Amino acid sequence: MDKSAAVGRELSTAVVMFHEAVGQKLGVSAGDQRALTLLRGGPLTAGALAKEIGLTPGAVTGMVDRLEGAGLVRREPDPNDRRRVLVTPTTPGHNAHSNVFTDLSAAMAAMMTRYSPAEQKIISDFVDRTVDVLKEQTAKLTVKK
Amino acid sequence: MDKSAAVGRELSTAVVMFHEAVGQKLGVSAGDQRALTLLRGGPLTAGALAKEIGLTPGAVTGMVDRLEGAGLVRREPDPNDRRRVLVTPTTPGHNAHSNVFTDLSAAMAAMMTRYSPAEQKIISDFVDRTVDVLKEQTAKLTVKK
DNA sequence: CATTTTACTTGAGTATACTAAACTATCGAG
DNA sequence: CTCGATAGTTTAGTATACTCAAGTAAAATG
Repeated sequence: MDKSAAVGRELSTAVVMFHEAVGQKLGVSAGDQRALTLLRGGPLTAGALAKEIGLTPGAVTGMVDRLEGAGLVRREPDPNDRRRVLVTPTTPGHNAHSNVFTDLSAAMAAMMTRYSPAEQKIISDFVDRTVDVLKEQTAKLTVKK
Repeated sequence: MDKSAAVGRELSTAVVMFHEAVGQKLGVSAGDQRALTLLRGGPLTAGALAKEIGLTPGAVTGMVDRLEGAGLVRREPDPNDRRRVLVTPTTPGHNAHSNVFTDLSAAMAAMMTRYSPAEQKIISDFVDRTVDVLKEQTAKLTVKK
């Protein structure tokens, strides 16, 4: 049965296309979006960001400049270490990037009302497992380089 | 309830990270991957590819050069019109890009065995609807520019 | 304190992928 | 068969985002 494979490809294509559209709309490159995604977990120092993304510190400075210029993040001093710069996403209310994803979330939530609580539980379980599989496969790719 | 939102973001992040890992592993840029994705539907002429991706013909020539160099596509003459070049993905057996997605599909299929046929039906339905939502949101973004 | 290390920025040089426009080959219409 | 239109390539110029190395400021070490 190859149906699940086809469906999976369709889903991943749709997700990637959505991200591309978001990036184009906001004038933010794919790489910059990756940084935004990481920052959704909370503020990071410029150095931590560099390590996560695999760029040199100099490149990160430029990237944060761009994101700051687009109003998507702020630079804030680290109160505990004045050498550091904390890169923090701007508040959701003023952050177009978050807003786009909020729209998506709303549409998804509306769609989910079609399902009974029991069905929603199955779906949620499935999504969790899918995320695990994707992370696993991603790890396999990055390690085996 | 914001659970579905968080779950959706996690899923989209996981998908995007996977694609990035694939690209890095194969030495193929995100844009080039988009072309590969389009070509999974079958061969396209260079011009059609240009229109789909929104690039100039010259840019597509370079892109196809790269993909051909990586062994992911072939240029073939169109028998009906010798001006045209059909860009065709190489056979799955020799196509590392497809293989990566095959691995993912296999893992997904294995994971799906956890669910009963009835549950699988619900999940499949959900994925279909999710794809629709994503396409809808993508369209909204690209139009409203 | 003086010295070394760490965090980030700056600036010069470079690689990549794009556009625009000229060029070649082929097709289709009159 | 000739002429304009179409498909793709080529070339020159450009924008972008990167690396590497030097520079500045602050913290940690001894």
